[in-house]
Amino acid sequence: MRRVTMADVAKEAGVSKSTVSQFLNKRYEHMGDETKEKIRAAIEKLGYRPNYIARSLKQKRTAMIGIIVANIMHRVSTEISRAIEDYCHEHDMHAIVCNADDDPVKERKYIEMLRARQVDGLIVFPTGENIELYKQMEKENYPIVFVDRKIDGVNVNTIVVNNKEATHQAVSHLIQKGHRKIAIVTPPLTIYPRIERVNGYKQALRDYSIKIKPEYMISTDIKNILSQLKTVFTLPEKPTALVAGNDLSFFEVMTFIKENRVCIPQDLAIVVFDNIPFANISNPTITTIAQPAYEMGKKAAELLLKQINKERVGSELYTFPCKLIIRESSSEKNIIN
Amino acid sequence: MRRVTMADVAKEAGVSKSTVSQFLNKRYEHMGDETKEKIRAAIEKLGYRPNYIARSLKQKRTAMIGIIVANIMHRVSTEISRAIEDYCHEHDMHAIVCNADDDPVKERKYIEMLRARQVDGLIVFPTGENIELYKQMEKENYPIVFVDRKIDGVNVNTIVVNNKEATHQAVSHLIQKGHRKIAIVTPPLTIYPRIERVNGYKQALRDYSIKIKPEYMISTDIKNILSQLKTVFTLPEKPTALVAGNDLSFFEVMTFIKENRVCIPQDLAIVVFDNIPFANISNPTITTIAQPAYEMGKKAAELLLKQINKERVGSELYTFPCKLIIRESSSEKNIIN
DNA sequence: GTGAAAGCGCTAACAT
DNA sequence: ATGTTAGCGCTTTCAC
Repeated sequence: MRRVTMADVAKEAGVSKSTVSQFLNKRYEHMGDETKEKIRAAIEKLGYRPNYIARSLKQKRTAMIGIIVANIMHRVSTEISRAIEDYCHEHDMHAIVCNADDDPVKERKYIEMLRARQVDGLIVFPTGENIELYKQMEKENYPIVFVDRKIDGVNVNTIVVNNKEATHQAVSHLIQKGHRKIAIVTPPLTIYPRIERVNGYKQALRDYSIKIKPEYMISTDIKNILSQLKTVFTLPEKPTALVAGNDLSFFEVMTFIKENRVCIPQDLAIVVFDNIPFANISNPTITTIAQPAYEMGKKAAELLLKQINKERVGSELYTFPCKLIIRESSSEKNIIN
Repeated sequence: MRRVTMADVAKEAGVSKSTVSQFLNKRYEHMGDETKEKIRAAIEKLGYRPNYIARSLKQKRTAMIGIIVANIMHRVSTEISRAIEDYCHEHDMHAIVCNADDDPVKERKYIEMLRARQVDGLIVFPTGENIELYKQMEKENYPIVFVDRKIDGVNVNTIVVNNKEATHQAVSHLIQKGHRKIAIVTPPLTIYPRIERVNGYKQALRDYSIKIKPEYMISTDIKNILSQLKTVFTLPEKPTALVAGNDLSFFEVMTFIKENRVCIPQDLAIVVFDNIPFANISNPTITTIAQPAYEMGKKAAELLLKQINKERVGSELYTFPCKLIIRESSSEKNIIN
């Protein structure tokens, strides 16, 4: 039972392949109604399904894009990916998502893999370590958009959030609520967004003339966070508020809180930089700095498709504002547990 | 600047296309060392990247599979998809994920789309409404695996969980803790797993000779759940325990709880059928019936790849057991809030 | 050991 | 209004 091809349809309908091709591509300008009907019937009878691979080979476009996420464990990455996929589907494109797992080697492998598959463009949450590869794509004018991290020296459209300002705003809010001893917990300061978040934190303290205490600043691998938290909370001056630099750090903080029976928010106020699902319906009540994932993803996809369609190129930096979502338990005490 | 093709490499290296092809496919059995080196150098010099689309056309395989998820809003669907993708990547395959959004029309569209793209096989969380299409694929012997829902009359390898038994176990547990007034909330009973969950609930009540009260059983569209919950909780005999049939129902329940200041678990014990992220670190403390998403995804992928490689076919039903994860707050009172 | 040639299923000039 | 033809970039017999 051989695969049904366009030639079979053509023969069945008594026309040529090109006519069938016209039909399939809905170019029926000069096509007889009966011809149309014959082709339609032949397709139906044979159960013909077009082969997009063959078409792609000829047309040199696959209607697929690749998304390379630095680390899919971050909630916001999956949210942005989803937004990109949705936008793509609306425009008859498909997306292949790959997880670089914060590994530049994997990132490179996936970029090459996806390009070998002839994806029409790439949206990358860059690890930042493959500068030469990025530059090469830029030089080739290959359609690409960066998300989450700006890479210096690579001129590519880039989507980021206002990490510094948003953190500044959140810390200022804590200070205005009376907090003076504010800790911050992040993964290692190896990438730009994390550095900016810490910078925003420091700036806010400075603006209120509060001394920056290095012992309140934890920046270490996820697996070490728990032990360092223990150290901080045995200091004579325990923090009364804490900023988690991203969701993964937050989970460590939560584990610490649960294990050590810290009361939220009486003993400790918490602000998290990242989208925490169900933060609004769950306790402890935590304030979050939400990234506009949907808008970011949509913009990234939009820019990429424009590049693919040669409508524009450019290499601008698009900075999206985060939203501080303040949740304070106030009157909710003793409702839950 | 034309794209570099294999012919260019061949010319540059002073060999023929077929030799280059051999080289790329690592078939160097009878290949001179100097030939190898010449080709390697030419590839490097020209920056050649193979075109997998052309290869796919010739080989009639794309090393891609499609995943069609009934509704990506369910946490467990994304977990299973992730597991499938991981398994695929380990086997040099890629996956394209599509969200049917519980819409049979979209499901059909995606199935046809993915097959036109020549994916080597499909993993489908079936809506259940495209029986003819499923049967056709079965007849064509097209590699396919169903996940989450068994479709009667379609003989395809299928991965499900023990919905009925797991719910039975959870409800039994509630009864053993002294509950007699147990409600259940699910989306409409249109698909098999939901029906089975309700059946497990009923069976458990029967086993303990507890009367089944229709007024405790809410099965309605997500958007109506809230209002029906209000009705239930104004009954003279309020439930003391509640089973949420899936994660989306649970979120509605949580909203209700928050709005109406119901105390968990004093006023109401809650069990959720589904994987709720952070259930372990968050309050209120809820018991969950966890589906083994990783194992399910892995098995689905494994079965599909075997079909693709013609190692086996079969159309078995694989039932995975869920795990009841009991979380009771006990001594944790007043630690949080 | 390496090359020549045919062909995968489709599209797009160009002819008619 | 439809047909002819020449590829797209690769793999794969089968010769040499």
